[in-house]
Amino acid sequence: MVLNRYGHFMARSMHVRRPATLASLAAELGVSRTTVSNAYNRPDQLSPELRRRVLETARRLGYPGPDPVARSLRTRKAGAVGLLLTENLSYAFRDPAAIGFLEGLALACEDAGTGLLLVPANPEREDVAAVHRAGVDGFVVYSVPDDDPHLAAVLERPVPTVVCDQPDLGNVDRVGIDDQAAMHALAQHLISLGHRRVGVVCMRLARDRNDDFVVPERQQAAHFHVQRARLAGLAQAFASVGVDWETVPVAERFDHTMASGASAAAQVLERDPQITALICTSDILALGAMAEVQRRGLRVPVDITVTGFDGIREAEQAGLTTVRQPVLEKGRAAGKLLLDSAERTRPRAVTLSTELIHGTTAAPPRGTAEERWFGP
Amino acid sequence: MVLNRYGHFMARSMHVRRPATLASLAAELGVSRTTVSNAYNRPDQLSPELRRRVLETARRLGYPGPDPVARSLRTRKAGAVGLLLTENLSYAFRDPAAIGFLEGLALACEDAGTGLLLVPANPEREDVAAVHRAGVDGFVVYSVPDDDPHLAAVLERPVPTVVCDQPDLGNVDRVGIDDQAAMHALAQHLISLGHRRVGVVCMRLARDRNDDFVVPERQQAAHFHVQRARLAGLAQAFASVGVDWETVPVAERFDHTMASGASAAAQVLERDPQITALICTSDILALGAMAEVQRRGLRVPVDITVTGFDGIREAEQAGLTTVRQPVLEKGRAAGKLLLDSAERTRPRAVTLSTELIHGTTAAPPRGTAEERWFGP
DNA sequence: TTGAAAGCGCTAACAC
DNA sequence: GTGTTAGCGCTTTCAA
Repeated sequence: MVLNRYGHFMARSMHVRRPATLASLAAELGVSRTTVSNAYNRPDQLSPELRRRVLETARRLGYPGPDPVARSLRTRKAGAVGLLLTENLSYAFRDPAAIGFLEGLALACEDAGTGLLLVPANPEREDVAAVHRAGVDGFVVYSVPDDDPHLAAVLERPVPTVVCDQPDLGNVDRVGIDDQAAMHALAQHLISLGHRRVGVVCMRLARDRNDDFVVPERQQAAHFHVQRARLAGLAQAFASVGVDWETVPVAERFDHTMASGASAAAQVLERDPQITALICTSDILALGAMAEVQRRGLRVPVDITVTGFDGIREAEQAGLTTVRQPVLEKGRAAGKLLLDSAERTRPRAVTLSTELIHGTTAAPPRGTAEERWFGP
Repeated sequence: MVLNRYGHFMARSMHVRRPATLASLAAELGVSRTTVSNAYNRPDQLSPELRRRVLETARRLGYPGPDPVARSLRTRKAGAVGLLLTENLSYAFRDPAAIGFLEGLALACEDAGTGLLLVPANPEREDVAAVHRAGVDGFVVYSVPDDDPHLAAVLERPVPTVVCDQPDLGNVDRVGIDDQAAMHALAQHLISLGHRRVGVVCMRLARDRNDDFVVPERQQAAHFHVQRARLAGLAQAFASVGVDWETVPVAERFDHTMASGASAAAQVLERDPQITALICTSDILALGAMAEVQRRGLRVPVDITVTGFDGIREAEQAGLTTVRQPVLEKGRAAGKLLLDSAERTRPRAVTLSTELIHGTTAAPPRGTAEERWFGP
């Protein structure tokens, strides 16, 4: 053990602890700090011979090159963008849609040679320190509730920000899809198949846990823009064919898992066993709902129609009727937007298109007029 | 448009551009910088009343709180760990095993309130600048070849490092599994089933692309520790029952995809149609191999045995006989190791255990003695 | 081609 | 409870 210059113990056997700095190296070489700096950052600014000497002495002294943090302070560039997620950081690696988004964002960062910092913004705690601590040149905010304190903290930071799946927040760029229109189209499809009596399973609408039915006020006041918009699309479509939306059972689940989808489906089916379609606001929930429906001996789509939203691979494999949204493109667009936020003067918005996927889980309800005329 | 103090144009309509600093705020208030700093970092060090005044003035001046980079420089803490991957950053989000690792690592970071910086270390370029630029308190290195220049650059940085799936690198912590023993156990299983004539499909062994058979020297010189160890486990097991390993076809693929697994399987089967088992060094490759085998009209496991490695969910669903390794635990262990690398003085190594999964894709070869006695 | 000077914005001793 | 002093390690005009 030896003492470093701060008087702390340091272990010889571990990594050398930054013994040298650019200044000490300059002193050792008898040149100015500028010269050493140039040796690393502007090779053309000094003779090859001198540069060689600098680099060699650096190696000898164990100088690891300019300190990135000091450099960042000086240049006012961190070389990284921060990603703020609504969920626990680790959740992002469990949700296929989030993974796709991350992949796209990572692609954009990679192209720009920029790092991607996952900010540990635990939504349980109100502690936004992590946002304040993040040394980044900008933020991407992925699907957080509009009243999230972390989001507020990000918006206070003097760096460009791109929000994803958010309503217009004023001064920031955003990228997303038209959730309301997409869900409206899906609803129209079901309506044209003959469905009028339906049930809905949705993701969490706010930061508080409500694993239960949703009253209309809660639907409209939902803090998750995406969920609010999708429900609005449904409500609008069904209301336009005379369905009283207030009577439609909408079950909310806080956790975004197949198990949640299953339990919500059960809850809806118990409230109204007569429904002919179960509309879920995500594929994960829909896959869980399908499992539950089948567990009850109902056949999909003969006895009941089940639909999802997102278009994840698992849904495709299951033949789910759903809306596909370009999650990877969303991530990439967010990254691109952020990374060339150079000269713009006013916020931009990118809206990506979606596609209605006609799977095998939607069919006309049993006992439609058609069936009654022509037989089941 | 207005001019900021650097004389650059800035857009009024976009985010405010750091007009205030801690110092300017202090000046405005007529207090010292320490006091302002304390208002943010040590609330107990000043009167509530003064603190309130400070914070309020901050809001009024649009001061976003202490600059994270400057703080990092001063405190010598970045509040983030860097992750170095062998692949394109985005690849990490496509490989289930890598995703599991990331999830575990993210969990550990979250627990510690630390950020996770994905370093854009494109393996194509030799450019290690991204490693130099990363403002982090430590690195986790996930499965890179032992001659990767990025790895070398990381090891030169004066911060603690944890390597994953690497041989002993000297002064750094590491976490991994016993790939050789695990593969040896799988091989023993196949041997006990009666397999003697086998083919192998493996992932890339070095940084150069070799989508072809592997000569023994290349196997032993493989720069990817994991692949080298797995092949060694196989070679050892089969050699011990008299199989001449040099005659065993081993097909290597650079890209880690199902398509690669399929094409490698085809290559092996063409070289030696008599093999009774196709051993793959990853589940992804094995799933591709199964597809190819079935495409050729061979039944698994009746006509041919196929095995994988990793134990990803998709493999489980396919009933693959494989080795399950705790990828999430690996990530978490790496994070933990790094984050409490406080007082240790010599490198630690964590070896996690694996489990042989007896799926439905391995069976005795057709025409074993047993079958000849009792009928197929 | 090289060097001197001037900070980047902040925190931590220590003194008052 | 508050202020003074002294850097953290670097880059960047500008001048020699």
